Formats: sequence, C-alpha cells, structure tokens
Amino acid sequence: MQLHNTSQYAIRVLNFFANHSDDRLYSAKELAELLSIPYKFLTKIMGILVKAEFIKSIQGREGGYELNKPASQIKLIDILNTFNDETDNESCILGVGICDGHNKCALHDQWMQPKGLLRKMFEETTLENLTSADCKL
Amino acid sequence: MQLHNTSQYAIRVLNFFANHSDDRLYSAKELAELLSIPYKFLTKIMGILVKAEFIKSIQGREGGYELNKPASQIKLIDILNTFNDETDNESCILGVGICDGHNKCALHDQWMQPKGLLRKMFEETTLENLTSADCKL
DNA sequence: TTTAAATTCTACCTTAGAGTAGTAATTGAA
DNA sequence: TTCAATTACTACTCTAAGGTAGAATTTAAA
Repeated sequence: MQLHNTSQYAIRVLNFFANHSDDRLYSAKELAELLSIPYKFLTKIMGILVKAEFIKSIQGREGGYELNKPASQIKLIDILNTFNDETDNESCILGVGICDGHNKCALHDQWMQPKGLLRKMFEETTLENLTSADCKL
Repeated sequence: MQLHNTSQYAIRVLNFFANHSDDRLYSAKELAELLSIPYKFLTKIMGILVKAEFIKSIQGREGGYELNKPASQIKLIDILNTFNDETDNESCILGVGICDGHNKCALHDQWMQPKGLLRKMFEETTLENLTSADCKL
C-alpha cells in the first residue's frame, strides 16, 4: 500500500519547482543533490516529465529545467497517471473485478471511506496546495 | 496504491474459511477452483498461512485445511504483515524518512486523514467483520 | 572554433513480486 | 500392502520496477 518510487521522486521534484519559482533553471545535477535522488535515475524521470509537459527543458550548456505550467494546474493524480501508479477507482481492493453496491467483495464496505479520501487527495491536491515552507525535500 | 496480489489472495482465502465454518476440510484443489486462484500459487500461499498459524493443515489423503483460530482473532493487518505488505504508519508517503508534525514532507498534511482511515481499516477489521453473505469470493 | 556543461537516447543490470514445475512426504482407503 | 489424494518442499521462470552506464546531441561561454 504505497506509491511507486518513481511517483514519489516525481512529486518531490515537481514540488521543488513549485516552491522555487525564481526565474532560473535547475540542472539535473543540482536537483539530484538537493533532493538526494540518484542522478542517472533522475535524468530518466526528468525525460518523462518533459514529455508529459509538466517540465520544460533547455538543452546545452547553461541549460536545465523549469516548470512548464502553473503549479495550480498540476494535480497529483496527473503525476501518478504518468507513472502508471494505480489510481483506478473502479477496480476492487481484493482484485475481484469491479465492485459496486450490488456486487461487492468482502472488504468493499470497509474500503469505501478510505478509498474516497484517497481519491479526493489525489484528485483535488495540486502542487500549489502542497506544504511550501519548512518541508523536507 | 494497492495491495499485493498475495495479500489479496490470502484475505480471500481466509475470508472463505471464516464464512464456511462447517466442520470439514477444504483441499487446495477445491479452494483454487472456488476462488479462481492458480493452484500452484495457492499451495505456496497456504504454506505461508499455515506457518503463520492462521490455518491448520491436515496432511495425507482426505487431508486439507481449516481455520486455526476464531475469525474474530484474525485482523487484516496481521495478514498484510505476513506478506510484507507495507503498513508501516511511520514511514512517509513520499519516501522521505519519518514524518511528524515538526518535520514533514510536502504531502504530509493531506495524507494524515486518509492514512488514519486506512490504518483504522487494517487494524480494526477482523475476518468476522467482513461481508459474509452475497459477496464475491 | 574549441570546449565544457548540460540534456537526450539506447541499452543494460538488479531486485522483488508473481507464478510454475516437479518431486518428496504423508496418510487414509481399498 | 498398495495406491491415490493430499500437503510440503525446492528450485526455477517471467515480468515490471528500480537503477546504472555510456555515448550522442545541443548550446553557450571562453
């Protein structure tokens, strides 16, 4: 019951940019050091974030990365979906097809409430809503 | 954000026993068919459930499995822990060490409430509390 | 124009979860 | 005593996530 490592990294990187909207670029080297993410793995993730248009990249010497859109327009769920992190609300927590009120798994009733809050968190939280000050990178 | 396959299988098997407390044994072959779980994988899981003392096994011809303790004494969290499914409430959802009120990750505040409900569900739900009738196996 | 700092691309390695295969051991029934 | 139905054990394969390596490309500064 946890997020993929790549999703965690991606959220932390994007959150970093949301909190550093000074008008400059950050290189992969800098980010890797500041966020303690393996450099080579980070560059791989950055490539995905660029393709997904969360991040804009400037190539070449003095290049780097910056946010490609306002923090208020990036939802957590969009990030998770980019990395195939399971947020499919229809599928059953016990893996027994699709659950609804009439055709449900043994854990369905207990699962409804936490599932709803998780869904709310991922769908309604944007980078803008994340803790901005004094938080761990 | 989902349970391991083995945990799902284990919960479904244990729930099946909780709902079929008639005084008989069920063989791995029967269980595999009734619950649509690959036979060989099921026997592997049953071995773990036996070692963890959730299930009692009777070897040899006419043998099989039965619950080893009352359904009210088996919590979901005990099952998950048996299969290393992450339920460590201290560790951070973004993977940045230990989060608390003073030293927290960017998502800490939003995570508190769903985390609490998940914890409650896993720690307070026993096999006895699961839906017993008309639920998918 | 050269060079160094940066992104980008392709390919690979490692690990853990998921699942399979085959055989040994057990045991009640015939 | 034999045999068939069963659990138990060991070892393997497959797949996807996590992570690494190295070279190609881009670009601005020197």
